[in-house]
Amino acid sequence: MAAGPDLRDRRRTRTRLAIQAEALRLFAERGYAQTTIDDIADAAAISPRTFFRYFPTKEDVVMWDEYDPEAPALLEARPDDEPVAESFRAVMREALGGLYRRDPERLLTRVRLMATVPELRARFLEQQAAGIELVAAQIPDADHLRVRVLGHALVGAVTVALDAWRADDGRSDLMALVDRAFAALDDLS
Amino acid sequence: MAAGPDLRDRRRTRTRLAIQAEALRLFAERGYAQTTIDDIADAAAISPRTFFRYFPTKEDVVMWDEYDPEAPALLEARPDDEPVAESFRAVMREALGGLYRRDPERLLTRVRLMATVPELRARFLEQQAAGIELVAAQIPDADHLRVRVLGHALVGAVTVALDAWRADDGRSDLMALVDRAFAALDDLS
Amino acid sequence: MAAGPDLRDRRRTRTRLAIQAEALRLFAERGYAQTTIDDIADAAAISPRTFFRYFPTKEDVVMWDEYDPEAPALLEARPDDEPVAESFRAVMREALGGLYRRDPERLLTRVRLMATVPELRARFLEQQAAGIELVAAQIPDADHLRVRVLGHALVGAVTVALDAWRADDGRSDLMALVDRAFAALDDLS
Amino acid sequence: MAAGPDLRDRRRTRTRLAIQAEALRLFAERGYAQTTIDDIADAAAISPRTFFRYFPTKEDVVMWDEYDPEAPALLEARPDDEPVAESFRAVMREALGGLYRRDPERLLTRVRLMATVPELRARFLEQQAAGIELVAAQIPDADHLRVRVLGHALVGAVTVALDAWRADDGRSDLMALVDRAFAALDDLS
DNA sequence: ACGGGCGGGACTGCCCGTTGGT
DNA sequence: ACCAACGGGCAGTCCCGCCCGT
Repeated sequence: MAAGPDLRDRRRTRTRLAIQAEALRLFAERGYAQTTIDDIADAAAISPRTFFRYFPTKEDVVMWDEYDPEAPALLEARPDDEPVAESFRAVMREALGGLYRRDPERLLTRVRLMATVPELRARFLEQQAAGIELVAAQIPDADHLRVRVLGHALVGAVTVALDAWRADDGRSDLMALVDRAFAALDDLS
Repeated sequence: MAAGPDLRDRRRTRTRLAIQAEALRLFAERGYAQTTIDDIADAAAISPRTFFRYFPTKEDVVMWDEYDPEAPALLEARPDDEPVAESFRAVMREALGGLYRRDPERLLTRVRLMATVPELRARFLEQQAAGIELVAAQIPDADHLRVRVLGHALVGAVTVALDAWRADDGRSDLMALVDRAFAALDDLS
Repeated sequence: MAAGPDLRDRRRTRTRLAIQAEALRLFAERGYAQTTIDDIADAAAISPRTFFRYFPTKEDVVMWDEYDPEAPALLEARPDDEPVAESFRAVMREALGGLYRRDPERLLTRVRLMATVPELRARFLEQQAAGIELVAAQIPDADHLRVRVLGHALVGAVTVALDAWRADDGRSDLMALVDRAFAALDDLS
Repeated sequence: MAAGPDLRDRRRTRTRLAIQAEALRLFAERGYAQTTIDDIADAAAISPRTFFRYFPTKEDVVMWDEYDPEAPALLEARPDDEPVAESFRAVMREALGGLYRRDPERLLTRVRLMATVPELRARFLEQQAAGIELVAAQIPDADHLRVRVLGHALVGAVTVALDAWRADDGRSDLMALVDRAFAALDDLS
């Protein structure tokens, strides 16, 4: 077929976004647990079977965002001589900032769900932890223990910032909160 | 009444321990996903329905330990003038140390499961985060953001220590690893 | 014990009324299916097990009313030479009228539930049918088929009246509706 | 596509019939309550999960018959100038007659269950009532109260006839009983 | 790539029987 | 006798996997 792989991917992304939009709407309206996959499929005019082709689980429809897979690339783009902690902070600011600027409402809805629904909160933290491993793996012959402790502290700061933003119903500036949280890390002792 | 609430509670705890023992055995033998609730119920000689009276979900049979509810009491027992971070470290050392000394094998099995099975890993992290909130709530008029960032960093350290211990198949000394992780935090900057 | 059977019965009736009151309140607030027996027991400050001592099933808490067992007595009290249909209408007017005057709100709530929740609607109709059998059994050497057809027509009329009353949110006069429904039966052909 | 919707429907109907046959056999052998869904699924060589795809509840396996959805069509087919009561009687005779001729044994088993098992009796009456509403809805600008009273009387007559037929163990002629019951209605006054 | 059919496992709610305590 | 807690059994729902046909 003529359609290149990029084009196909783009199409898939569009569909995913459409499904996610319907799902988030329903979740906000009547709650996560009260919304079944069938409901979502109906709203998105697809078959339940197809839902699972785009999202492996119900949870993933909340977790997923379209810039997720770009994080590793962002990390590689940082100068080699930058301290690890610095690269890390920069990447997180970029990724989060992108989502924030593009559609703060959607981000807030997702963050709300991740804060409220236990399974989603759990998945969120798990994803954060996975990010740490990803980074730790890229730093050869380092004190693994040290790098990971650092990583946890950093993603922990982001988590705290997101929670504060959500508790405020998204009225405050997310990026400012992130910066304040990072700063708190510096004078931890 | 003759059967005080303590007595009843103790009985329930014994039953819970018995069910957990069978479940952990089966999980180790054939894997978490490959073991059904019915299998566990059979092995523990109870009805599947009764399983859910003791553990709300299949995950909880791994998460639960009998000293879980004691953590808040431990925290209260610390001297008032001790710095938060210090109390925190002490409590975690005590709680973990208790489980470690009492039954290192069981702890290792549980940690292994929590590291391997995604849903359990997620639950583990979620539980850690809940602990932070619990602590943060006990510290009035503080910079909430700061306290939470600190909390995340501390439990992150414990997580890293447990991971290292497990990666080593429990051969190294868990408490030493915890101390090293805490130390790494101190010269984070 | 000194307490005569009447006294005990009275006590049981009071308890039943108290439980029913809490249950109806909860049903109205959050719906029948969304209210569990445990919820009702909590609200009524009894154990779930005790609930079942007073009401055999969850449905019965809606079905029951305190004058239920008096219907046969009312029927016996009618003059012997009165036509069956006439006795029947009189008894139904008396029984319904009693409930209506004593607590129209409660009656409306119950009727609403019986109209809305399929299982309750079914139970309601079943109860009606049981009434017919009760009557039919009291009329010896009659054409059973005829008596029963008559009975169904009569209770059908009451059902229709109750439905109309409920559809009107209890604003119209129930007894007038009952009379209109009975009248409709007379010129059925 | 090759498999038209009709074809699929037909297939589903065949499966439903097969499941129902096994279920009715088991119910007759050992009783309704004593037969579990698992028993039925085993007998029909399907999974319990699949049972619920064909029948929403255990009760429905008794209630359902393959000509159920055709009733509205039958009603529409009656001449417009026919009196309501007459159309009604004709449709009921047709529908019941069809089931009766096609498989009187099955009908008898079902009727027996509906008469004996309270939940099924209740469902039966509920279904009758739903039929009335369906008819009442088709008759515009009529005295709704009147139409419904009439409807109840008519379906009541059918109920009585079915009961008599069953009490007789299906030896008498069902259609004759139905006619007698309808006749009883005519000289009700 | 989409849809449908089917299976399986987790989990919940109703309801009942039993035991043990007042 | 009354009642509370405990345990068991079954119906029913939802998520999610697999296979097949288009």
